[in-house]
This record gives sequence, structure tokens and C-alpha cells, in this order.
Amino acid sequence: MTSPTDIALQAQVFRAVPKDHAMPLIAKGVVKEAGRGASIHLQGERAHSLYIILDGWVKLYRMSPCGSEAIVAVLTSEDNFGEAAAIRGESYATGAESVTETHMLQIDAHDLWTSIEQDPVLCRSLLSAAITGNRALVHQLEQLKSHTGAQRIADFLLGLCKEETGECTVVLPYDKVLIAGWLGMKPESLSRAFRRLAPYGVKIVKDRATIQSVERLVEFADEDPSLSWSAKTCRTN
Amino acid sequence: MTSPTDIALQAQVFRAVPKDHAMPLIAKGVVKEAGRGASIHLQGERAHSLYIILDGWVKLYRMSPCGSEAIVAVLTSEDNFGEAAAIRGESYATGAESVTETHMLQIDAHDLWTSIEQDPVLCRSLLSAAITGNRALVHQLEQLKSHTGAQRIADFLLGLCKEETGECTVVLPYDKVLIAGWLGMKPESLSRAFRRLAPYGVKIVKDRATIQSVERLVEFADEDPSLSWSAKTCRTN
DNA sequence: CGGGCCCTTGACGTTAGTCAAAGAGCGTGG
DNA sequence: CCACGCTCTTTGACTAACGTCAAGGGCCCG
Repeated sequence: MTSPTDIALQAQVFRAVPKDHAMPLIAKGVVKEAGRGASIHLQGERAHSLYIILDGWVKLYRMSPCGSEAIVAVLTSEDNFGEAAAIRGESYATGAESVTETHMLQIDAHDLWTSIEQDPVLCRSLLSAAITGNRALVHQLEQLKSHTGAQRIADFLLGLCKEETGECTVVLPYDKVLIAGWLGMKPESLSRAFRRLAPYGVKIVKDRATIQSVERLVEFADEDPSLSWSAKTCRTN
Repeated sequence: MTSPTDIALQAQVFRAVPKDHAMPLIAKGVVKEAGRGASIHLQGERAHSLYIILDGWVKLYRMSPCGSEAIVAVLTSEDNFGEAAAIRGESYATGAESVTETHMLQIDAHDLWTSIEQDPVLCRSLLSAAITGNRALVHQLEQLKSHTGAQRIADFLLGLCKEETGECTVVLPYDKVLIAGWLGMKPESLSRAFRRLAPYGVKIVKDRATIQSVERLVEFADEDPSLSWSAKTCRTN
């Protein structure tokens, strides 16, 4: 069985460093538990910790002044969050809330800061992790700007499935309200968008999605949205 | 007058480091010129350089397989790009194209890498710059996910204007096709969305926008989109 | 003066959000 | 064991937001 330490060593922030560089910091961490729906930290709160998820799911969100929330990331085991603010001694740019029963390793911002100061290897690893985070955000932006809801779902499902070809069944890792938020739409729209994938061989039953042909779905996910209706017309003719 | 060196010292990546840490790298840089519409590097190309913009404007974009482009950033003097890929010896995650006559300082990826290895202070500065970039992306995501086109324009205009209250005139820094792409919409939609701001005291003439009341515009930009029509109804009654 | 580009406008179709309602699953308490 | 309330999810009807296609005006530059 995997111990908190083992998991933490695999986290983004530490993945690129030898064990002995990460251990001193991990050893200072405290295991923390959060129930479903519990707030881990608030947006704008002074950053006090870096968190590494041991198990469970956590969402990061931005709250608008008007009260609507935009989900920025959905994280699970071996992911970390809060490091950006913790490193610079700023306040958190997003709120964090656990969406399942969750265990985390909480590492004090001050410990993190002194470790970075003393260990260039660790600093480079954090830099690398930040760049990875950057790429994820860019991917999300690209999806939002140039794909329809149905295409974003297709991309999401494809990200869950390991196969690169043929048939595949995936389990939706969290509830549809959260998936909708993550993909930038409302639950109602998600529900309808799922149904639009049916012609492309996708069936949803409860929290299981079966993909008849991964290739076909990939093609749909990458397709030019403006051609979708005419393509559909051609296809069905 | 400001020399390339002076500008480079103010760049994101170097802002947080003492001059003598940045100078060795800057000294190795080469000034490069690019005409309007020139490609600086392609998405997927092996990263060879970090660039610091001396003057002009550069857009970073993602190209979908279907050919549509999503603009991820629009940068100008003192901004830098390409460092993420250069640091890790990967390929560029985005393409870069100059949208005006542009001068840049080009720094070799290998030089960058060795400097980081040797100088922890520089590494921390890059980390900090990456985090800043992250925040910008998160802000863009928030805008896209929970604001209408008109609200995103309002946010964009407010970002251009220094005043925090009262009246203000801003000059649009680049053409409307690019603004539209940056805000995640088509030029036609931008044009119409501009007109929607008229009731809130915004007038566009050519490339000049005059804001009658910054406060009013801020209020509109933060407003819950779902309330906009009823609010408008109330307002006009 | 002609051509190209940027920008705008109109007409129309698609996509997604809103509001309302109802069905499905699930745990609790009677 | 069943009724109840709760949350998650789906559906329908309607509206708003945005993209597409097409056309036209203004402007710069050769």
C-alpha cells in the first residue's frame, strides 16, 4: 500500500527531484482531511500552505463579484495546489474546495520558501511544475475558444480513456455538475451535449460512458465547429 | 532613451533579480526584427530561444487541427515568451507571430538553461514569472467562462485605462480582428458587442474609446450576465 | 483609380443559458 | 419495509448570445 510519503514524492512539484531533496519538506507536512464540500482555502485568503492531494478530488475555482464560480482545475492524487501563492507570500488566486472525502498533505508556506531558497534543484522542479500547469491552462483556453460544448466533452472523455483506438468504457470520475463547471457550461447544457455525442457512438449510462470508436470521437473533437452541421448532414445522407 | 538592455532588465523574467544576475544572459542575446505578420516560431517547433520584446506587439496562438486559431496572449515591450519550452528543452506549446513591426531580444535556450543551473536567484525569478503568467491565464479563463462578450470588452478597456474613476479615453493598441481573437470572439461579434456598451457610456470612434464613467463600466463588467437584460429593463424604465 | 484590407451591418441559424418541472436514486426515520 | 425528502439529472419551452454568410463602406497604398 502507498503511504502519504510515497504519493507526495510522485507529486508534480517533486517529480523531477531526487528523493533526498523532497524528503525534508515532505517530512514537515501534516496530513489533513476534508469532507465533501469542505472549503480548503478561500480565494483572496493569505497563502499559508502548499497542498498535495493524497486521495479524493479537489476543485479550484474563481468567484466573480456577482457570485458565479468558474472552475479552473479539478485535481486528484499526486496533484498539488496553492504553491503559486505560497511561494510568493501572496493570497490565493483561486478558492479550493474538496468535492469528495479528501486527504491532503499540507506543507507550510514558510517551510516551502526556505527549502526553495536553499535548494536550487527543488526550485527548478517547481518551475517545471508551474510550466506544466501553464500548458494545462492553455489547453483549456484553446478548448473554450474554439470548440463547442459537445467537442469539449469529447476531449474530456478521450482524456479519461487509455485506449487510442477501438472501443472503450470510462467511468466519470465525479458528478456531472462538476464536469459541467469544469467544461464551462451548465448542467442542462452538459446533459444535452452528451446526447449530441450519440451519433458518434458515445453512450452514457449513469456514470459510465462507452465509446464505440475512439478514432471517430477524436475526429469529432478536432473538427471545425462551423462544419459540424453540414458534415452531419453529409454523414447521414 | 531606453536601450535594449534597459528594457530586457525590466522583463518579467528578470524583474525580480539584481542587475548582475541578468546581465550575463542579456549580453548573450541577439536583437532580432520581425515585420508585421511574420512568424517568430511555430507551435510544435523545437524550442531554441527565449524572446524578450523590446517594442511592437506579438500574439501567441494555438492552432487547432481544423485550422482555427485561439489567441492565448498578446504581448508587448518588456514581456517575454518561449521561456517555458526553452527551459525544458521541449517544443513550443503555442505559435508566435508579430502583429506589428517588432524588435526582440533573442536568447539561446542553451544559455538560458546553463544560467538557471548556475544561478538559483535567476531560477526563482523565472518561477515567479511563470506564476504571473499562470494568473493571467486564470483570469482569462474566468472571463471566458462567466462573462459575456460585452463584459469581456469592458474588462479589456478597463485594463487599458489608468483612471479608476470618472471619464477616460483609451487608444485601442491593435486592430479589432486581434482584439476579437484575444477576447474569444469573431470580429462581427466584437463590433456588435461594442455597440452594447453604448448604454453604459462607452463610445468607439476608430481606434479611440471614450468611457464616460469608469465606475459604471466596472459595475457592468462584474455584473451577473443572467441579470443583464432585466437590469437593463429596470435601468431604462 | 483600382484592389485589398479592415470594419460594420443585416439576415439567419446554431449553441448555450434560464426557468420550470418532473423522474431517478438514496438515505433517513417511522 | 415503505414513505419521505433530498440531491442529481434530465427534459421541454423559451430567450439571449454568438457564429456564419453576404454585402457594403471607408481607407490606404500601389
